[in-house]
Amino acid sequence: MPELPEVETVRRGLERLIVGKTIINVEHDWPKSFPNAHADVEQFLKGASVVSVKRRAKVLLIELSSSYSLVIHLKMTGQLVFVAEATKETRNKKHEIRGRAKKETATELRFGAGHPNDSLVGELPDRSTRVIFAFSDGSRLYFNDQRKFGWVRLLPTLQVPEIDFFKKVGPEPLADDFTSSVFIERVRIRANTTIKAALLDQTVLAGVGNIYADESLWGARIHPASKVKDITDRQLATLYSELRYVLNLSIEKGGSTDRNYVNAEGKRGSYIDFARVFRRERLPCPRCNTIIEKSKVAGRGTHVCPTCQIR
DNA sequence: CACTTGACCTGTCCGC
DNA sequence: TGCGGACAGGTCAAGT
Repeated sequence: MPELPEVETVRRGLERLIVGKTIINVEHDWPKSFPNAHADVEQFLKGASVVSVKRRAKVLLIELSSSYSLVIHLKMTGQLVFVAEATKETRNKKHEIRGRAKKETATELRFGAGHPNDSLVGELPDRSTRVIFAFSDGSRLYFNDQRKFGWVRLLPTLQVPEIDFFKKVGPEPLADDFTSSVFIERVRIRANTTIKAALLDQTVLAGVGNIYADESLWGARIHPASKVKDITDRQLATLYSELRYVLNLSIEKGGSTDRNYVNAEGKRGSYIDFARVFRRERLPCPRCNTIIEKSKVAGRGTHVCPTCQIR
């Protein structure tokens, strides 16, 4: 789920909440979520403190004092939620649940019982919790991921730029030097595909996903299924402005919560309330009142105003 | 090579 | 109420 604005929102929250804290322990239930958790964890994670929290594309980089970094991708359903400390009430409730002869899930066995009525941001850990980082002051950072697509890796900070994804990922669309002409040049790398596929291609540019592809294309009145080679430079220049507009607006609104996304404090973002086409199928286009249609482009659910957005 | 499609997972919703 | 199928914000590997 999380695209650039959501990951940036989490980054800003974590920067405020965990920089300077010391990690004293880590628990993880699903090997794929934290594939290289072994000897390095003992030596370079436990006892290390958080130096900075950065973002590149949709990836979070938590730099540690040990010269290692935690590299985290939330993929579709990942969350990073900081909890200052377990309340007395929480501990009692957990004890109560554990005390009963309640059927426990595998996660509950590993992490201790979660609350049975967890809402979007309920008591943690819950059954989607994959990794727990414990800090020396009693606070914790939970990596939750319902679909298990996301991952956390511990790497030497100097090796981070060498991972395959970073070697081929495109430029940051909100960087000062990402001009309209750079955008046009990048998008035209994929001349023979659809504009939506080009925007979603992380090697073309970084951080755009399904929401902001649809929203920016609506803003620029370009049909997502249009071939890049059939789109004029003038149209692409408009798309550039619209893309930067929706990304900045969404960061201002704390991102989009369509299903699972929450920020570092477990709170929803509100961009979806400002969306013009995304998830608005069968509703009127805010520009021309035509009913918005949903179809499939580039293998993804795609929202279009059939009047404003001509192929 | 350029581009498209499935797979990775769990959960939810919708129609029968 | 149950059950099968489609679908969900991302990225790879495998296919055409």
